[in-house]
Amino acid sequence: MDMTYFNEMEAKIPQGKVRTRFAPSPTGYMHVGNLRTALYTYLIARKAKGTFIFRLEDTDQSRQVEGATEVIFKTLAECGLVHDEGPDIGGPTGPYIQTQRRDTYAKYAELLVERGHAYYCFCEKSESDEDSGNFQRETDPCRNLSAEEVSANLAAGKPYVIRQRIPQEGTTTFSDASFGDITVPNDTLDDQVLLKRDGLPTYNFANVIDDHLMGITHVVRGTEYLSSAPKYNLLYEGFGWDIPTYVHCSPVMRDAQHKMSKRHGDPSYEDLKEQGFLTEAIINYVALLGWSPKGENAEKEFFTMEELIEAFDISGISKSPAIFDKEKLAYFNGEYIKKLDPEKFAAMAEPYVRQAVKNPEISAAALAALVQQRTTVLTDIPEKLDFFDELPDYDIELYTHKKMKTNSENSLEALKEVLPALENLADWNEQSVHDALFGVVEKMGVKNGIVLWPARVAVSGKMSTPGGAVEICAILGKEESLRRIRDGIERLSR
RNA sequence: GGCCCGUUGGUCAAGCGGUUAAGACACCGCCCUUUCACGGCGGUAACAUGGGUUCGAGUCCCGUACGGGUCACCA
Repeated sequence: MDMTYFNEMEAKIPQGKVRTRFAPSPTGYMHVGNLRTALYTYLIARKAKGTFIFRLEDTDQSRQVEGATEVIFKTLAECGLVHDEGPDIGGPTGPYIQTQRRDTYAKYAELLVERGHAYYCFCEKSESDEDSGNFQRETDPCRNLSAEEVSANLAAGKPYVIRQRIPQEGTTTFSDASFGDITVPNDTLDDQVLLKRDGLPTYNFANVIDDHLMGITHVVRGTEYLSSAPKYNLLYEGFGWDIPTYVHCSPVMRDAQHKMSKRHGDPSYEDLKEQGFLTEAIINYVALLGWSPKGENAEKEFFTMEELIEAFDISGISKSPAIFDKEKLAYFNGEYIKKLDPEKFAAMAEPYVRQAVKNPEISAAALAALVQQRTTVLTDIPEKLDFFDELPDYDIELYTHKKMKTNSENSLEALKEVLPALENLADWNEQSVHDALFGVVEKMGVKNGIVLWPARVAVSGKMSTPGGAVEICAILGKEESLRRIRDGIERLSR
């Protein structure tokens, strides 16, 4: 066999650097598990000052999903998981789309046949799925075809697949960075198809070829591939190649027995964004879902991407599945929002603020300031502010508050004092309103709540609001505030 | 069913032969407070199970149970 092609391919493989790859198939969306895998893959590369590669695994022609690739790219970009090589930017080991590497796989499959670790199989493809699962290598007529028979079949143009020739006896051991050594009996492995009838490789084969030719040093993937890993080893050994480090990650679960899935409506990255979660919070939460930092970072909760790169270590990856907990994500989100620069938050919150408050007289920034410390997800914002545009039709029961020691009688009294105090204000701002209201408190010689609770209820018509009477009045403006207080007095007087 | 993997509070998890078994979310209580939040303090709550090994086991070994993965010309 002429080896020049293979020698040329081998010569292109970068040496001596950590190289990892994220290799999705364009069949779905970026669910949280995918995102986590991509993140870990990225972190391993960056931590080692290595290279992060994007490869598209599109060998299943029947399962392509329109637009899936774009969603994946967009998600990675937004999350800051920028790749150094990939279909969009090229690189030394391209192409990075598997359907564009078709010839390579076929050549390597033939090489493996030549080396005795694979064989042509001319068996008819079974129509029913049940049958295709029943392949028995002991009885497969093609496994031991003579070279002459193979050539004859090939010459006759008989369709074929190429299958891996797995030893019938003995065991195979492979090593995983988080699961350790795993040994399996060879007779439980099957002669998997390497090259399909359509000439395209199967996932398992394409992976091995590409990972090798792209110089991948750490293969990060889900545990659903754990049981095919021994076959990978046999493939690497068959070619005489170095075996990369495997890092298998347990799945992100929806509940104790189900993986997150689109089918069950579990959120993708984009869905989470839509639900009001911040990218940084999502990344931070996802990083900690199935991985925990060690050493000085052991109790650290909040990580920037840079800090993650610094702290990440394969040994901290958990072996057991982790259930996705949106409540905890919400906690992270809230913390990120609280720490946000107020201007940044105002910009981010504006669309949500404006969903509830259309009145252009009211400053969106002021409202944003009111809710920033009380927001966990952006989508909570509108319902917190809905009373600004219009006073809800509330029940005077709201004026009765046990802890504040208020009831409809003393509330009415208080409001009757509040009204003139505010009417007389020349300047209308937080400070002046504050002074006026506390002036009433002093004048009446009561506890703050006796005045401030009814005032807040009157101007908001709600049981609870972001901010108190002072903040709300300041934003509402004099005219509207007074109108609402008169309205309150009227309600209480009926 | 065969093979493989996993199992610490409701959830995420630390722990890698000797600990009062961390921490976080959630939950509960108290404090702060003009509401709700925020913040502070405190609390409830866990080593699946049975055998070994050992002076000593959440940590090591074996079995069992439960859960998951895989056994495709899908990835």
